Amino acid sequence: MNEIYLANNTTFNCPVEATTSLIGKKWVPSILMLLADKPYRFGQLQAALTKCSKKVLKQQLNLLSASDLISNTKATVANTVESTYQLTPLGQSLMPIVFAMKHWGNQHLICNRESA
Amino acid sequence: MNEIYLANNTTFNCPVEATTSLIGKKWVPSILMLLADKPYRFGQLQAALTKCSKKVLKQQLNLLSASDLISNTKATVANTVESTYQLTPLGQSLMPIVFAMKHWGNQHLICNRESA
DNA sequence: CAGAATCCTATGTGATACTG
DNA sequence: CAGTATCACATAGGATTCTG
Repeated sequence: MNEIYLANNTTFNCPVEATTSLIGKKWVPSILMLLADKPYRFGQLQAALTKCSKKVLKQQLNLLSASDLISNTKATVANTVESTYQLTPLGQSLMPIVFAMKHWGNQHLICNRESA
Repeated sequence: MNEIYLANNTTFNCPVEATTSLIGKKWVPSILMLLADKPYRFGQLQAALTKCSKKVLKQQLNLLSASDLISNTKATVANTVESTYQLTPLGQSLMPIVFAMKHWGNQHLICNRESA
């Protein structure tokens, strides 16, 4: 049987489990959704994900980078650092699945409290 | 903006996050894979998932039941209980995504230590 | 602006033993 | 056979503070 080793040195027997270990992180879907549209700077991501702390945001960006789903370029402009994140081709290859999950969630999981 | 309320009384703003909260549990993908093939009894699931404790197995089966992804029927045969689990239509509607995740994981995440 | 370091809490997961 | 109960542990996530 094949084992799957991820960049973060975790091991899985089940490919679905390995995939969810990436997508399953709390803010990763939202991050991917944003980056699917266009590259974002760190601060822009933070602004978009107001309830996500810098630590966790950076943590999950690191995971995505280590897994080669996103790439990161830094530049120094006017004495400040600009850190830009964007999807890699591998990250883009995952987006159809993320969108399928979004669609399924919207179709099947929404229940409005008023109508309940 | 829509909020998503799951059967386990958790709330999400992001449908992908809500979906992964179901698929993302450690043994859920494996359970779904098994049930996609045919109904299983509790003991059969346990035998197939040797490294999953009864407690966690039951816990995740409960989550799937509460979310209406699987159904459970019990029967008493020869003084013992037979508890059978099977996919609901809703659970089946999720399988294409699970298989897509499996496929993506196999395509992109496998790295064999020998070749590394 | 981006990020690293520290501390704290909630949750998920697991081992074991017990019950109807 | 199919659970439940209890204890213990690892990890994820968050709040706050500090740095180049």
